[in-house]
Amino acid sequence: MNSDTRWLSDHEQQLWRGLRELIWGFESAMDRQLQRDSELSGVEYSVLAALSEAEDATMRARDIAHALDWERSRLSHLLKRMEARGLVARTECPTDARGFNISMTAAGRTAIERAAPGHVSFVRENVFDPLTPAEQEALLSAATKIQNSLRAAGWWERAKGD
Amino acid sequence: MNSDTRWLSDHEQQLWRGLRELIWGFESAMDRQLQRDSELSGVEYSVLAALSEAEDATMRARDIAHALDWERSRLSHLLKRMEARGLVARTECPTDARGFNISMTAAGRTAIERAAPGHVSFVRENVFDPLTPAEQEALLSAATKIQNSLRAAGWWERAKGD
DNA sequence: TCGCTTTGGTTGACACTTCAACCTTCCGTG
DNA sequence: CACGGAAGGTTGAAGTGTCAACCAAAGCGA
Repeated sequence: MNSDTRWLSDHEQQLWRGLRELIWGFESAMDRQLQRDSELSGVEYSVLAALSEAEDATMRARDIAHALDWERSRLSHLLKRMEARGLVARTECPTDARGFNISMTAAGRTAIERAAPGHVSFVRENVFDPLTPAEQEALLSAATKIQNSLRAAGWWERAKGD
Repeated sequence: MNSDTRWLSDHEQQLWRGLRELIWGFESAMDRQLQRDSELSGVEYSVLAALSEAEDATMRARDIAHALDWERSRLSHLLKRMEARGLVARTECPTDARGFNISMTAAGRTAIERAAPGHVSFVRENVFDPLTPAEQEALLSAATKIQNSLRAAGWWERAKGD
């Protein structure tokens, strides 16, 4: 933080650049694929994917938010749009009058079932196929270590509100 | 794409999940750090960093856009805001009447010089320190291969309009 | 030089995320 | 029970990104 900052060497800059490009580019590439091959955005896909793994395709809103590590308001806005498009339905929660149960509609299931094959192929072709099993392990290991470091330093969690 | 999709195995899902979390979480962690330790957002930092490496701290707008791989309009909007905040200045381009030269102001330089040490420390502590040199190489190699695959499949470039 | 295409850049509408404020309900404690 | 805080969710405003339309200048071939 002070004047004796250890700047990055050329070689380190190269790694940093590669990683940054991947991080910035991968998500938008994925979004492009989804948007082209289906009528779902990446975030909508995430929500439907979470729902599809749940009992009865139904989840409490807060559990979705927690599973995706999202802010409550972000989810709330998105659910409103998705409800308007008929992808999910909202019912009151019998055990907690504050909460809501969000469930996937038939249209929602149709949409994700149509999107899933292309999405999975995208991931397989661009993450698994280009890497050997050993490289895959190395990638997972590195990603995990970086994430752990961020967690330990307190950078992973949001400031405070949610 | 068709019915014989090769779905992901449990183990593959684990890798995919880890990678996704890193991709989604890293950028926001970085933004949090910048926002906390400086008065710059991540994108503003990128622009100033690009400028600071240029001759005279001045670049054509299109060159910035190209260096960051951004859309023209995104850059245009951001520059308008940054100009309003006094971080950059805009002058007409002598050799091309359509273009503009964007240069970093004194305030812009102050801002990035204040932000840089913390940012570099963040990268060093969370990317380099947690990984052995071999792991760093493996990460770069994997990132490069994934990126190449995306490029080859045409997912890297934006649709058409820039 | 004329006309056509490309390039550089801006703009406005719309989509999405964040932030702070707010309301209601739940829960623990005195 | 009462009350004070925590949890679940919504809302509106502001910030940021995308998309398509647009304009002016540049480049280029006939």
